[in-house]
Amino acid sequence: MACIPKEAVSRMTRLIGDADKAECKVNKLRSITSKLDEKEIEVEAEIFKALSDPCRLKIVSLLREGELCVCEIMVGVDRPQSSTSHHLSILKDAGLIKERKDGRWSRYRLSEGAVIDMLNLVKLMKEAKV
Amino acid sequence: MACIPKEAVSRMTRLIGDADKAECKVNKLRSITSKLDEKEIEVEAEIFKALSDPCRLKIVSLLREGELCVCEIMVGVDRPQSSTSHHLSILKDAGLIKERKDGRWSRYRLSEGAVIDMLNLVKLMKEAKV
DNA sequence: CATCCATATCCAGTTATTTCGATATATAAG
DNA sequence: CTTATATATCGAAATAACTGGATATGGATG
Repeated sequence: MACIPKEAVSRMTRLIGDADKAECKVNKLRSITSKLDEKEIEVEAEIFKALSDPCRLKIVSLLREGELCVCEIMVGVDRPQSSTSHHLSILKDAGLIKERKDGRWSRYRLSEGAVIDMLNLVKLMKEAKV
Repeated sequence: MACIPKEAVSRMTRLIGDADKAECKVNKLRSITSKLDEKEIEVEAEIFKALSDPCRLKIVSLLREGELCVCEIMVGVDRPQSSTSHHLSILKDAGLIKERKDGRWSRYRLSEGAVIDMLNLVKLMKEAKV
């Protein structure tokens, strides 16, 4: 336990008024998060993190036009080579783009799976339907 | 210019073979990113960043069940109060959740706009359709 | 095999993020 | 108005991420 759950549970009892109902709610809340697959969540977080940088979002926009090699992407995002390469590797590690070696050139394209992954992630939020 | 574009452009000329075609491609690539709204991209990046943390993804899962107050979320994610509160403020700043003050309690829920925003962001990737 | 070149990787400096205890704020209740 | 309580904010330490120059790698070319 990372927090002091006793403290939080007593707050919940005050909030709800009834100790039994509070206990029940505690169990319910914990069952929600304990059912989540920790590994899965980390993969999802990694995908979102890959998209959490302006430069990388620009790269994704560029790749919507089709396959491009690093020197072309450098021009598009106006960044030095090492920086561009670094961002590409983050997108690749997250599975959002694919690399194809072509002689001394590396050509990158959006990965087909990326779209599906993103839609799956967002489906969760859509179902929440506030 | 952040990079040395002359270097990248000469690489592109070698890649493409024809100097005029390379020049044309440079212009095309630059027009793609220059058409992007810098502010808009930062907002998108902020939304993705808000979702790039396992604890915050758990909070989103919890809130799919409906409105919860901080002490309940603490229990759900098993984190101390200050940490939970901090993550909630990041999600709130990104517009993904809404806060409602209720006496000394703060109740949080998923924001309706969040789903739409996420779908818009993902639409871009979907259109890429590799 | 020597050289050139495109890209990846390394490294160091800087900045941002996470974490959690301590404190501040604000509401409620006595 | 004093106390208790729920949450936000602060502060400082630890960790992670970004940046860009320098170097390594590996393919191409002569």
